[in-house]
Amino acid sequence: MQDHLSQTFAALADPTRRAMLARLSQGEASVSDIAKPFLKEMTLPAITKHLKVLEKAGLITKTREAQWRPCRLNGEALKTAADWMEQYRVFWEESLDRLDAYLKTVTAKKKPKGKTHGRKRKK
Amino acid sequence: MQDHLSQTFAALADPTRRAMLARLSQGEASVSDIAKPFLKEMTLPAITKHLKVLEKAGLITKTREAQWRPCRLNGEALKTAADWMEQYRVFWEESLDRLDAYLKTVTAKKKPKGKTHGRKRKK
DNA sequence: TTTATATTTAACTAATTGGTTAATTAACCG
DNA sequence: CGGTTAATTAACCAATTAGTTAAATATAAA
Repeated sequence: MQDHLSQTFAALADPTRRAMLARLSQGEASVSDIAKPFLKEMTLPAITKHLKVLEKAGLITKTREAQWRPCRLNGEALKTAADWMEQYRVFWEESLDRLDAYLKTVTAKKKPKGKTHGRKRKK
Repeated sequence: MQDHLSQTFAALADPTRRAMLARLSQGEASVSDIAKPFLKEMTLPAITKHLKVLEKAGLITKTREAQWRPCRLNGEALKTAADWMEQYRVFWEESLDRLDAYLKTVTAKKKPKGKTHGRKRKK
């Protein structure tokens, strides 16, 4: 995986991993704590791998406590992703203006669909 | 790809596709318009595929205009992802509190690292 | 030292992804 | 019609991903 942002989004593109983050948002948990809800669906090595993906993306940190590996959520990494999204906020908040504009073009053109209406020539 | 949110994050986990969204944030563009900056790095069919990924994730919509396929950004899909992130905002905004708490535990335990300190037994 | 618990690593596999080239479809233009 | 531009589809391939089972490592406890 090339850049950091791609790595973060890729890590988030899996429901198991998002559920793990949700669990960690309630507080620190060991690998087996985190694993418990998923052990009907997958084995422990699969869990380890998911956690590794989250760790490499910087979304969690793993420490050592005897034979346990307590994991914690790391908000910072999520912030980078959130910051990227922020630039598009206007595109989902403008919905009313956009709908308005759209309706205007529709009623204006009426779009008969089989006609030549010579738009957008070459450049 | 299972759920919608995973599909959206997966679509965002690629710098080419994010660049395409950036381009579309400046306004509608045809496939070849969008392709232009990438044609040194990849071929047109690759572009088509990337656009298909974005389209399936609902991030863009493609229409028909003569032999062109104008694409537009669809803010809605980004909103679902942004809404998901929103629940974690507290984890990157609390940084000061968290640092404070962390420093407190560090100074309290002093952590000599070779010692038995019998924490976290079974349950 | 043996045993038990927690977690990881290794080796393998099936499915998906991101790209390619070559051929095909769609729509316009002279 | 025949040619040109725009875009997609098909067939293929290499790399990555998400899972598996079996073996290994780390730490504590008896």
